[in-house]
Amino acid sequence: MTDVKNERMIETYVYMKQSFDDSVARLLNAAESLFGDKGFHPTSIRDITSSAKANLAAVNYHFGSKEGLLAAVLARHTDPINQERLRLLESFEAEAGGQPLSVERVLEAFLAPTARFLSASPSFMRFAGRMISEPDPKLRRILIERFEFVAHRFVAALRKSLPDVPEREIWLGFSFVIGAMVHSWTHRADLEMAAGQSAGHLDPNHAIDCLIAFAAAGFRAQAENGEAA
Amino acid sequence: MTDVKNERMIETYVYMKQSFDDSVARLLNAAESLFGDKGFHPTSIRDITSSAKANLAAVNYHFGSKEGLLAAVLARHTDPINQERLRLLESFEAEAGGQPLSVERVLEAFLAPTARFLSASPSFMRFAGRMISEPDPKLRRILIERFEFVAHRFVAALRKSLPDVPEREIWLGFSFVIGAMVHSWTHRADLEMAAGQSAGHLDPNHAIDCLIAFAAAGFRAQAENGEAA
DNA sequence: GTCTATAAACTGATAGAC
DNA sequence: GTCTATCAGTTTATAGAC
Repeated sequence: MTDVKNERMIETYVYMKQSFDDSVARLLNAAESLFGDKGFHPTSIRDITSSAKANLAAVNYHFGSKEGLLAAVLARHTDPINQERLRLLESFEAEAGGQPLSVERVLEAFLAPTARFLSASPSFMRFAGRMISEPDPKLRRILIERFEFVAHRFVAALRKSLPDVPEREIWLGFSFVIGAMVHSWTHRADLEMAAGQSAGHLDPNHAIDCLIAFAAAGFRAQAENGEAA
Repeated sequence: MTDVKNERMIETYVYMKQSFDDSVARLLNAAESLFGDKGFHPTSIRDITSSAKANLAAVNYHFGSKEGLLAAVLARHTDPINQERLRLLESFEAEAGGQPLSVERVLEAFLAPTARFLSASPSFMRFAGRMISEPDPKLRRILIERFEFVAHRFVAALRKSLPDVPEREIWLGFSFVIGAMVHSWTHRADLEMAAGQSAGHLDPNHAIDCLIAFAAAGFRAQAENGEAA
Protein backbone atom coordinates (compact mmCIF):
# COMPACT_ATOMS: atom_id res chain seq x y z
CA MET A 1 0.00 0.00 0.00
CA THR A 2 3.00 2.28 0.00
CA ASP A 3 2.26 3.81 -3.35
CA VAL A 4 3.62 7.06 -4.64
CA LYS A 5 0.70 9.09 -3.35
CA ASN A 6 1.12 7.78 0.17
CA GLU A 7 4.79 8.62 0.15
CA ARG A 8 4.01 12.10 -0.89
CA MET A 9 1.51 12.47 1.94
CA ILE A 10 4.10 11.32 4.42
CA GLU A 11 6.52 13.81 3.05
CA THR A 12 3.86 16.50 3.26
CA TYR A 13 3.31 15.62 6.90
CA VAL A 14 7.00 15.95 7.58
CA TYR A 15 7.01 19.35 5.95
CA MET A 16 4.04 20.42 8.07
CA LYS A 17 5.63 19.13 11.24
CA GLN A 18 8.65 21.28 10.57
CA SER A 19 6.40 24.27 10.11
CA PHE A 20 4.85 23.65 13.55
CA ASP A 21 8.02 25.17 14.95
CA ASP A 22 6.95 28.31 13.09
CA SER A 23 9.84 29.04 10.84
CA VAL A 24 8.58 32.60 10.40
CA ALA A 25 9.18 33.26 14.09
CA ARG A 26 12.56 31.54 13.90
CA LEU A 27 13.52 33.77 10.97
CA LEU A 28 12.42 36.89 12.84
CA ASN A 29 14.40 35.88 15.91
CA ALA A 30 17.51 35.02 13.96
CA ALA A 31 17.34 38.21 11.91
CA GLU A 32 16.78 40.36 15.00
CA SER A 33 19.79 38.87 16.69
CA LEU A 34 22.09 39.05 13.66
CA PHE A 35 20.99 42.56 12.63
CA GLY A 36 21.63 43.68 16.21
CA ASP A 37 25.05 42.06 16.40
CA LYS A 38 26.47 42.64 12.92
CA GLY A 39 24.21 45.26 11.37
CA PHE A 40 21.88 44.99 8.42
CA HIS A 41 24.19 45.13 5.42
CA PRO A 42 26.90 42.71 6.59
CA THR A 43 24.25 40.12 7.48
CA SER A 44 23.38 37.94 4.50
CA ILE A 45 20.17 36.05 3.95
CA ARG A 46 22.32 32.93 4.14
CA ASP A 47 23.45 33.91 7.64
CA ILE A 48 19.84 34.32 8.71
CA THR A 49 18.37 31.18 7.16
CA SER A 50 21.18 28.94 8.35
CA SER A 51 20.96 30.37 11.87
CA ALA A 52 17.18 29.88 11.80
CA LYS A 53 17.58 26.36 10.39
CA ALA A 54 15.37 27.43 7.48
CA ASN A 55 15.81 27.23 3.77
CA LEU A 56 17.60 29.89 1.79
CA ALA A 57 14.44 30.71 -0.13
CA ALA A 58 12.37 31.14 3.03
CA VAL A 59 13.11 34.83 3.56
CA ASN A 60 11.98 35.80 0.08
CA TYR A 61 8.96 33.54 0.34
CA HIS A 62 7.70 34.91 3.68
CA PHE A 63 8.86 38.52 3.57
CA GLY A 64 9.37 39.26 -0.11
CA SER A 65 12.90 40.57 0.34
CA LYS A 66 15.64 41.20 2.87
CA GLU A 67 14.25 44.69 3.46
CA GLY A 68 10.79 43.23 4.01
CA LEU A 69 12.26 41.04 6.73
CA LEU A 70 13.88 44.10 8.28
CA ALA A 71 10.57 45.94 8.35
CA ALA A 72 8.90 42.90 9.93
CA VAL A 73 11.58 42.60 12.61
CA LEU A 74 11.13 46.26 13.43
CA ALA A 75 7.35 46.24 13.43
CA ARG A 76 7.16 43.31 15.85
CA HIS A 77 8.30 45.30 18.89
CA THR A 78 8.41 48.93 17.91
CA ASP A 79 4.70 49.65 17.92
CA PRO A 80 4.02 48.18 21.38
CA ILE A 81 6.82 50.33 22.81
CA ASN A 82 5.51 53.52 21.24
CA GLN A 83 1.94 52.72 22.21
CA GLU A 84 2.97 52.24 25.82
CA ARG A 85 4.86 55.54 25.69
CA LEU A 86 1.74 57.37 24.54
CA ARG A 87 -0.48 55.48 26.97
CA LEU A 88 1.80 56.38 29.91
CA LEU A 89 2.01 60.01 28.88
CA GLU A 90 -1.76 60.27 28.62
CA SER A 91 -2.34 58.58 31.96
CA PHE A 92 0.16 60.93 33.63
CA GLU A 93 -1.58 63.88 32.03
CA ALA A 94 -4.97 62.60 33.18
CA GLU A 95 -3.62 62.23 36.73
CA ALA A 96 -2.30 65.78 36.69
CA GLY A 97 -5.64 67.07 35.46
CA GLY A 98 -4.68 70.16 33.50
CA GLN A 99 -1.57 70.95 35.53
CA PRO A 100 1.67 70.70 33.50
CA LEU A 101 3.68 67.54 34.12
CA SER A 102 7.17 67.63 35.58
CA VAL A 103 9.94 67.02 33.03
CA GLU A 104 10.74 63.83 34.93
CA ARG A 105 7.26 62.45 34.31
CA VAL A 106 7.42 63.18 30.58
CA LEU A 107 10.84 61.57 30.32
CA GLU A 108 9.64 58.62 32.37
CA ALA A 109 6.79 58.04 29.92
CA PHE A 110 9.29 58.09 27.08
CA LEU A 111 12.06 55.99 28.60
CA ALA A 112 10.42 53.57 31.02
CA PRO A 113 8.78 51.42 28.32
CA THR A 114 12.23 50.59 26.94
CA ALA A 115 13.36 49.07 30.23
CA ARG A 116 11.20 45.98 30.00
CA PHE A 117 12.33 45.35 26.43
CA LEU A 118 15.98 45.87 27.32
CA SER A 119 15.70 42.89 29.66
CA ALA A 120 13.27 40.83 27.59
CA SER A 121 14.86 41.21 24.16
CA PRO A 122 18.22 42.96 24.33
CA SER A 123 19.03 41.96 20.79
CA PHE A 124 16.02 43.92 19.58
CA MET A 125 17.16 47.03 21.42
CA ARG A 126 20.62 46.75 19.87
CA PHE A 127 18.91 46.30 16.52
CA ALA A 128 16.69 49.33 17.09
CA GLY A 129 19.75 51.33 18.08
CA ARG A 130 21.51 50.36 14.87
CA MET A 131 18.44 51.38 12.93
CA ILE A 132 18.43 54.85 14.45
CA SER A 133 22.04 55.40 13.42
CA GLU A 134 21.50 53.75 10.03
CA PRO A 135 22.65 56.05 7.22
CA ASP A 136 20.80 54.39 4.33
CA PRO A 137 17.87 56.75 3.63
CA LYS A 138 15.64 53.88 2.54
CA LEU A 139 16.10 52.09 5.86
CA ARG A 140 15.91 55.29 7.89
CA ARG A 141 12.57 56.12 6.30
CA ILE A 142 11.12 52.83 7.59
CA LEU A 143 12.06 53.85 11.13
CA ILE A 144 11.28 57.56 10.98
CA GLU A 145 7.75 57.02 9.78
CA ARG A 146 7.07 54.99 12.93
CA PHE A 147 8.61 57.48 15.36
CA GLU A 148 7.69 60.83 13.86
CA PHE A 149 4.35 61.10 15.61
CA VAL A 150 5.72 60.02 19.00
CA ALA A 151 8.59 62.51 18.79
CA HIS A 152 6.30 65.42 18.03
CA ARG A 153 3.91 64.35 20.80
CA PHE A 154 6.69 64.26 23.40
CA VAL A 155 8.25 67.52 22.30
CA ALA A 156 4.83 69.12 22.70
CA ALA A 157 4.56 67.64 26.20
CA LEU A 158 8.03 68.92 27.10
CA ARG A 159 7.07 72.38 25.87
CA LYS A 160 4.20 72.44 28.36
CA SER A 161 6.50 71.34 31.18
CA LEU A 162 9.14 73.91 30.23
CA PRO A 163 7.33 77.04 29.08
CA ASP A 164 10.52 79.13 29.37
CA VAL A 165 12.56 76.98 26.96
CA PRO A 166 12.20 77.86 23.26
CA GLU A 167 11.08 75.03 21.01
CA ARG A 168 14.43 74.84 19.22
CA GLU A 169 16.11 74.17 22.56
CA ILE A 170 13.57 71.48 23.38
CA TRP A 171 14.28 69.68 20.13
CA LEU A 172 17.99 69.91 20.82
CA GLY A 173 17.59 68.52 24.34
CA PHE A 174 15.26 65.80 23.11
CA SER A 175 17.85 64.77 20.54
CA PHE A 176 20.43 64.60 23.36
CA VAL A 177 18.12 62.24 25.24
CA ILE A 178 17.58 60.05 22.19
CA GLY A 179 21.31 59.93 21.49
CA ALA A 180 22.11 59.02 25.09
CA MET A 181 19.36 56.39 25.17
CA VAL A 182 20.42 54.78 21.89
CA HIS A 183 24.09 54.83 22.79
CA SER A 184 23.34 53.04 26.04
CA TRP A 185 21.31 50.40 24.14
CA THR A 186 24.02 49.62 21.66
CA HIS A 187 27.09 49.92 23.85
CA ARG A 188 26.00 48.57 27.18
CA ALA A 189 28.60 45.83 26.93
CA ASP A 190 31.41 48.31 26.31
CA LEU A 191 30.24 50.49 29.15
CA GLU A 192 30.16 47.57 31.53
CA MET A 193 33.69 46.72 30.50
CA ALA A 194 34.97 50.28 30.86
CA ALA A 195 33.35 50.97 34.20
CA GLY A 196 33.54 47.34 35.24
CA GLN A 197 36.62 47.53 37.38
CA SER A 198 34.88 49.83 39.81
CA ALA A 199 31.26 49.33 39.01
CA GLY A 200 29.88 45.84 38.78
CA HIS A 201 26.66 45.11 36.96
CA LEU A 202 24.74 47.94 35.31
CA ASP A 203 21.02 47.49 35.75
CA PRO A 204 18.93 48.77 32.82
CA ASN A 205 16.36 50.23 35.18
CA HIS A 206 19.06 52.08 37.05
CA ALA A 207 20.51 53.44 33.81
CA ILE A 208 17.08 54.71 32.79
CA ASP A 209 16.44 56.32 36.19
CA CYS A 210 19.83 57.99 35.87
CA LEU A 211 19.07 59.28 32.39
CA ILE A 212 15.72 60.67 33.56
CA ALA A 213 17.37 62.58 36.41
CA PHE A 214 20.32 63.59 34.23
CA ALA A 215 18.19 64.91 31.37
CA ALA A 216 15.58 66.57 33.59
CA ALA A 217 18.34 68.62 35.21
CA GLY A 218 19.68 69.37 31.74
CA PHE A 219 16.36 70.69 30.51
CA ARG A 220 15.95 72.85 33.62
CA ALA A 221 19.39 74.34 33.02
CA GLN A 222 18.21 75.30 29.53
CA ALA A 223 15.25 77.08 31.14
CA GLU A 224 17.63 79.10 33.35
CA ASN A 225 19.80 80.00 30.37
CA GLY A 226 16.70 81.04 28.46
CA GLU A 227 15.69 83.42 31.29
CA ALA A 228 19.20 84.80 31.56
CA ALA A 229 19.40 85.57 27.85
CA MET B 1 61.37 59.93 -34.49
CA THR B 2 58.12 58.80 -32.94
CA ASP B 3 59.39 55.38 -32.02
CA VAL B 4 57.92 53.08 -29.48
CA LYS B 5 60.09 54.36 -26.65
CA ASN B 6 59.04 57.94 -27.20
CA GLU B 7 55.40 57.05 -27.14
CA ARG B 8 55.88 55.31 -23.88
CA MET B 9 57.54 58.37 -22.36
CA ILE B 10 54.63 60.54 -23.43
CA GLU B 11 52.23 58.13 -21.83
CA THR B 12 54.32 58.06 -18.67
CA TYR B 13 54.10 61.86 -18.54
CA VAL B 14 50.35 61.71 -18.84
CA TYR B 15 50.19 59.24 -15.99
CA MET B 16 52.38 61.52 -13.83
CA LYS B 17 50.29 64.57 -14.63
CA GLN B 18 47.21 62.79 -13.33
CA SER B 19 49.03 61.97 -10.11
CA PHE B 20 49.80 65.67 -9.54
CA ASP B 21 46.21 65.99 -8.37
CA ASP B 22 47.18 63.58 -5.58
CA SER B 23 44.88 60.68 -6.09
CA VAL B 24 45.57 59.51 -2.53
CA ALA B 25 43.93 62.65 -1.16
CA ARG B 26 41.07 62.28 -3.62
CA LEU B 27 40.52 58.71 -2.46
CA LEU B 28 40.55 59.76 1.20
CA ASN B 29 38.05 62.55 0.54
CA ALA B 30 35.75 60.35 -1.51
CA ALA B 31 35.88 57.53 1.05
CA GLU B 32 35.25 59.90 3.96
CA SER B 33 32.21 61.31 2.23
CA LEU B 34 30.77 57.97 1.12
CA PHE B 35 31.46 56.20 4.42
CA GLY B 36 29.73 59.09 6.20
CA ASP B 37 26.72 59.05 3.89
CA LYS B 38 26.17 55.35 3.25
CA GLY B 39 28.26 53.60 5.88
CA PHE B 40 31.29 51.38 5.45
CA HIS B 41 29.82 48.08 4.31
CA PRO B 42 27.38 49.33 1.68
CA THR B 43 30.11 51.45 0.08
CA SER B 44 32.07 49.45 -2.47
CA ILE B 45 35.61 50.12 -3.60
CA ARG B 46 34.10 50.79 -7.00
CA ASP B 47 31.93 53.55 -5.51
CA ILE B 48 35.00 55.16 -4.00
CA THR B 49 37.34 54.94 -6.98
CA SER B 50 34.76 56.13 -9.46
CA SER B 51 33.80 59.06 -7.21
CA ALA B 52 37.51 59.92 -6.80
CA LYS B 53 38.08 59.52 -10.55
CA ALA B 54 40.74 56.95 -9.71
CA ASN B 55 41.33 53.43 -10.91
CA LEU B 56 39.67 50.44 -9.32
CA ALA B 57 43.05 49.04 -8.26
CA ALA B 58 44.12 52.29 -6.59
CA VAL B 59 42.63 51.54 -3.17
CA ASN B 60 44.43 48.24 -2.82
CA TYR B 61 47.63 49.77 -4.18
CA HIS B 62 47.74 52.73 -1.79
CA PHE B 63 46.04 51.34 1.31
CA GLY B 64 46.40 47.57 1.01
CA SER B 65 42.69 46.91 1.52
CA LYS B 66 39.32 48.54 2.05
CA GLU B 67 39.86 48.36 5.81
CA GLY B 68 43.26 49.98 5.41
CA LEU B 69 41.55 52.88 3.66
CA LEU B 70 39.07 53.10 6.52
CA ALA B 71 41.86 53.29 9.08
CA ALA B 72 43.59 55.99 7.00
CA VAL B 73 40.41 58.05 6.72
CA LEU B 74 39.97 57.83 10.48
CA ALA B 75 43.59 58.58 11.37
CA ARG B 76 43.66 61.73 9.27
CA HIS B 77 41.45 63.75 11.64
CA THR B 78 40.94 61.74 14.78
CA ASP B 79 44.33 62.25 16.39
CA PRO B 80 44.34 66.06 16.03
CA ILE B 81 40.93 66.20 17.72
CA ASN B 82 42.00 64.05 20.65
CA GLN B 83 45.29 65.87 21.02
CA GLU B 84 43.50 69.17 21.24
CA ARG B 85 41.13 67.70 23.82
CA LEU B 86 44.03 66.66 26.02
CA ARG B 87 45.88 69.93 25.41
CA LEU B 88 42.81 71.97 26.42
CA LEU B 89 42.20 69.87 29.52
CA GLU B 90 45.80 70.27 30.65
CA SER B 91 45.82 74.01 30.04
CA PHE B 92 42.60 74.39 32.05
CA GLU B 93 44.12 72.33 34.84
CA ALA B 94 47.28 74.44 34.78
CA GLU B 95 45.16 77.60 34.97
CA ALA B 96 43.28 76.25 37.96
CA GLY B 97 46.53 75.34 39.69
CA GLY B 98 45.54 72.38 41.85
CA GLN B 99 41.91 73.49 42.33
CA PRO B 100 39.39 71.04 40.79
CA LEU B 101 37.92 72.18 37.49
CA SER B 102 34.22 72.85 37.06
CA VAL B 103 32.35 70.15 35.15
CA GLU B 104 31.71 72.74 32.47
CA ARG B 105 35.42 73.21 31.86
CA VAL B 106 36.06 69.48 31.56
CA LEU B 107 33.16 69.08 29.15
CA GLU B 108 34.33 72.12 27.21
CA ALA B 109 37.77 70.53 26.74
CA PHE B 110 36.10 67.39 25.47
CA LEU B 111 33.47 68.93 23.19
CA ALA B 112 34.88 72.23 21.93
CA PRO B 113 37.51 70.64 19.62
CA THR B 114 34.74 68.95 17.66
CA ALA B 115 33.11 72.27 16.77
CA ARG B 116 35.78 73.36 14.32
CA PHE B 117 35.71 69.98 12.57
CA LEU B 118 31.94 69.99 12.39
CA SER B 119 32.13 73.10 10.25
CA ALA B 120 35.34 72.26 8.38
CA SER B 121 34.62 68.63 7.50
CA PRO B 122 31.07 67.64 8.36
CA SER B 123 31.37 64.44 6.35
CA PHE B 124 34.20 63.32 8.62
CA MET B 125 32.09 63.88 11.71
CA ARG B 126 29.24 61.86 10.21
CA PHE B 127 31.79 59.19 9.38
CA ALA B 128 33.21 59.24 12.91
CA GLY B 129 29.68 58.99 14.29
CA ARG B 130 29.00 55.94 12.14
CA MET B 131 32.22 54.40 13.38
CA ILE B 132 31.19 54.80 17.01
CA SER B 133 27.91 52.99 16.37
CA GLU B 134 29.59 50.41 14.13
CA PRO B 135 28.78 46.87 15.32
CA ASP B 136 31.59 45.03 13.51
CA PRO B 137 34.13 44.25 16.25
CA LYS B 138 37.04 44.52 13.84
CA LEU B 139 36.07 48.06 12.85
CA ARG B 140 35.17 49.04 16.39
CA ARG B 141 38.57 47.98 17.61
CA ILE B 142 40.23 50.44 15.19
CA LEU B 143 38.28 53.26 16.81
CA ILE B 144 38.35 52.17 20.43
CA GLU B 145 42.12 51.88 20.47
CA ARG B 146 42.33 55.55 19.55
CA PHE B 147 39.80 56.77 22.10
CA GLU B 148 40.44 54.53 25.09
CA PHE B 149 43.10 56.71 26.62
CA VAL B 150 41.16 59.94 26.13
CA ALA B 151 38.02 58.45 27.68
CA HIS B 152 39.84 57.30 30.80
CA ARG B 153 41.61 60.64 31.09
CA PHE B 154 38.34 62.59 30.98
CA VAL B 155 36.53 60.29 33.37
CA ALA B 156 39.38 60.81 35.80
CA ALA B 157 39.03 64.58 35.36
CA LEU B 158 35.28 64.39 35.92
CA ARG B 159 35.85 62.39 39.09
CA LYS B 160 37.95 65.21 40.47
CA SER B 161 35.26 67.76 39.59
CA LEU B 162 32.52 65.60 41.11
CA PRO B 163 33.95 63.92 44.20
CA ASP B 164 30.45 62.97 45.42
CA VAL B 165 29.52 60.98 42.31
CA PRO B 166 30.61 57.32 42.28
CA GLU B 167 32.77 56.28 39.34
CA ARG B 168 30.05 54.06 37.88
CA GLU B 169 27.75 57.06 37.67
CA ILE B 170 30.48 59.12 36.01
CA TRP B 171 30.93 56.49 33.32
CA LEU B 172 27.20 56.37 32.78
CA GLY B 173 26.95 60.15 32.48
CA PHE B 174 29.98 60.26 30.20
CA SER B 175 28.35 57.68 27.93
CA PHE B 176 25.23 59.88 27.85
CA VAL B 177 27.40 62.78 26.68
CA ILE B 178 29.09 60.68 24.00
CA GLY B 179 25.74 59.37 22.79
CA ALA B 180 24.24 62.87 22.64
CA MET B 181 27.33 64.22 20.87
CA VAL B 182 27.44 61.45 18.28
CA HIS B 183 23.72 61.59 17.66
CA SER B 184 23.96 65.30 16.96
CA TRP B 185 26.86 64.68 14.53
CA THR B 186 25.03 62.08 12.53
CA HIS B 187 21.52 63.47 12.58
CA ARG B 188 21.98 67.18 12.41
CA ALA B 189 20.10 67.30 9.12
CA ASP B 190 17.11 65.45 10.58
CA LEU B 191 17.10 67.68 13.63
CA GLU B 192 17.16 70.81 11.51
CA MET B 193 14.21 69.46 9.57
CA ALA B 194 12.24 68.48 12.68
CA ALA B 195 12.82 71.71 14.54
CA GLY B 196 13.06 73.72 11.36
CA GLN B 197 9.54 75.09 11.32
CA SER B 198 10.20 76.96 14.53
CA ALA B 199 13.93 77.04 14.75
CA GLY B 200 15.91 78.18 11.75
CA HIS B 201 19.57 77.34 11.44
CA LEU B 202 21.26 75.25 14.13
CA ASP B 203 24.76 76.49 14.80
CA PRO B 204 27.23 73.73 15.80
CA ASN B 205 28.83 76.01 18.40
CA HIS B 206 25.46 76.70 19.93
CA ALA B 207 24.63 72.98 20.01
CA ILE B 208 27.90 72.29 21.81
CA ASP B 209 27.36 75.10 24.32
CA CYS B 210 23.91 73.68 24.97
CA LEU B 211 25.26 70.18 25.48
CA ILE B 212 27.89 71.46 27.91
CA ALA B 213 25.26 73.25 30.01
CA PHE B 214 22.82 70.35 29.67
CA ALA B 215 25.29 67.68 30.72
CA ALA B 216 26.92 69.74 33.48
CA ALA B 217 23.52 70.12 35.09
CA GLY B 218 22.96 66.41 34.60
CA PHE B 219 26.19 65.48 36.37
CA ARG B 220 25.40 67.83 39.26
CA ALA B 221 22.00 66.16 39.64
CA GLN B 222 23.82 62.84 39.97
CA ALA B 223 25.88 64.35 42.78
CA GLU B 224 22.71 65.39 44.62
CA ASN B 225 21.20 61.93 44.16
CA GLY B 226 24.44 60.40 45.44
CA GLU B 227 24.25 62.53 48.61
CA ALA B 228 20.59 61.71 49.10
CA ALA B 229 21.23 57.95 48.87
C1' DG C 1 5.59 25.68 2.92
C1' DT C 2 9.91 23.53 1.89
C1' DC C 3 13.82 22.57 -0.95
C1' DT C 4 17.34 22.38 -4.84
C1' DA C 5 19.41 24.54 -8.46
C1' DT C 6 20.56 28.40 -10.71
C1' DA C 7 20.34 32.95 -12.51
C1' DA C 8 22.43 37.56 -12.73
C1' DA C 9 24.85 40.79 -10.57
C1' DC C 10 28.07 42.29 -7.46
C1' DT C 11 32.08 42.03 -4.21
C1' DG C 12 37.33 42.64 -2.71
C1' DA C 13 41.51 41.62 -4.46
C1' DT C 14 45.41 40.65 -7.77
C1' DA C 15 48.57 39.88 -11.96
C1' DG C 16 50.70 42.01 -15.58
C1' DA C 17 51.00 45.52 -19.35
C1' DC C 18 52.37 50.27 -19.79
C1' DG D 1 51.51 55.12 -10.20
C1' DT D 2 48.01 53.88 -13.45
C1' DC D 3 45.05 50.78 -15.91
C1' DT D 4 42.81 46.64 -17.94
C1' DA D 5 41.31 42.19 -17.38
C1' DT D 6 40.13 38.79 -14.53
C1' DC D 7 39.78 35.59 -10.50
C1' DA D 8 37.28 33.53 -6.94
C1' DG D 9 33.92 34.23 -3.97
C1' DT D 10 29.83 36.34 -2.50
C1' DT D 11 25.31 38.47 -2.80
C1' DT D 12 19.86 38.73 -3.50
C1' DA D 13 16.40 36.69 -5.78
C1' DT D 14 13.66 33.26 -8.45
C1' DA D 15 11.86 29.08 -11.07
C1' DG D 16 10.27 24.64 -10.52
C1' DA D 17 10.22 19.96 -8.15
C1' DC D 18 8.05 17.88 -4.15
